[in-house]
Amino acid sequence: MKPPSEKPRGKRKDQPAYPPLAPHEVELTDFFVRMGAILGVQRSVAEIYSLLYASPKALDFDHIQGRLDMSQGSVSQGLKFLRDHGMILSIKEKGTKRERWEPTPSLAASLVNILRSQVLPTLEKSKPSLQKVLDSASARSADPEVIERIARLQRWNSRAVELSALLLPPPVDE
Amino acid sequence: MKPPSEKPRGKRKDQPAYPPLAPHEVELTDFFVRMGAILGVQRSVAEIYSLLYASPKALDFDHIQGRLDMSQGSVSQGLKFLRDHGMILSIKEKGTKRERWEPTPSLAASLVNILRSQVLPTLEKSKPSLQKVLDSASARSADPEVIERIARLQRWNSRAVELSALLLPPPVDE
DNA sequence: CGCAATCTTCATTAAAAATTGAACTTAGGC
DNA sequence: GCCTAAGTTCAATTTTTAATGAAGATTGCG
Repeated sequence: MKPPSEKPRGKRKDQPAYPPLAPHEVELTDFFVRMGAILGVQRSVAEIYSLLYASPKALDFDHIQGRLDMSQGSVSQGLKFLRDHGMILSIKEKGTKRERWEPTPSLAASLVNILRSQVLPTLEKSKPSLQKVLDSASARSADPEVIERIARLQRWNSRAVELSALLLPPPVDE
Repeated sequence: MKPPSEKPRGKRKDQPAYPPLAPHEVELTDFFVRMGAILGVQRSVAEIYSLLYASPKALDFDHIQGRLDMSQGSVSQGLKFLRDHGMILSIKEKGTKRERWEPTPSLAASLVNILRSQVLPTLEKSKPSLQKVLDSASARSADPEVIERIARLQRWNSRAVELSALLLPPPVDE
């Protein structure tokens, strides 16, 4: 009964009306959202990436905000995440203040960046903890089977760190 | 100032008092919780697994509940998850009603099980969606670059499904 | 069978995570 | 150098996810 009077998110003045997502765009967004969930990437970030991915030309801040009907804060944070992980590039035409964004050519490289930032720190942080646990177990003369389990865990962790560092070399920029 | 009067979780009658986790147990739990977070496994599940992992003998329901000071519901659901993913085994001594639990020997196999159950379904579900998006793009004569991007996504997805199915073959049990 | 003891289910509650929006900072044009 | 458009930050709010616990189902033993 109520007319679908959507309340648009806080816009800047003089902003054009942006159309809502078309069905095929929604479907692609769902895909990116699902994949993002596996990687621990939040919905709004996946939505922004999807929009840029399906767009033939680079889009600016207001365009993204308008089409996704999303707050300024979320757009800003989302673009920051995507930038920080090398997933989007800024197209800066001279004579214009606004930045415009497009996905980086290599999605594979982008995924690697996300994995590195999420997984590697965790693995590395675990190294000293496991060492401590193992030392403590030895000191207490814990059950040999338990000691062996923890030692195995530690070897695993070390190898995972090495392997990840190999597979996910840090970027050379900066 | 307040005395540390812990309220123990709803226990069964006649339950012994279980001691809280020792520092080394807490440290190991933190490790499993962090690793679990990467894989999307909830805290309570990681806690239970950690406790079993560091225990020289199999533990029963009440023991787990008592030492972790956790609700019956969480213990039940946690054990279900661990069982369903082949991460723990039941030691059933005859002449006793209670089941007792210990970790399965292969943590590697357990991890594979988790990955299969979390990642593969998502990849598979995406196949038809991507096909639809691609068809739609072709039908609309969308920008060639965009069509190429989506086609690439689809090839990726297909290969990921094949690869995962290969690396993560379904278990033969049941 | 029947009756506990043991475990499961699921609606409710609590905790954690993501999003919003308004105040604030920064950067360019004039 | 000011002024304004553009973007950022973060406390407050909303949404999502996990944990609780009481009622219900199951199981095995007498």
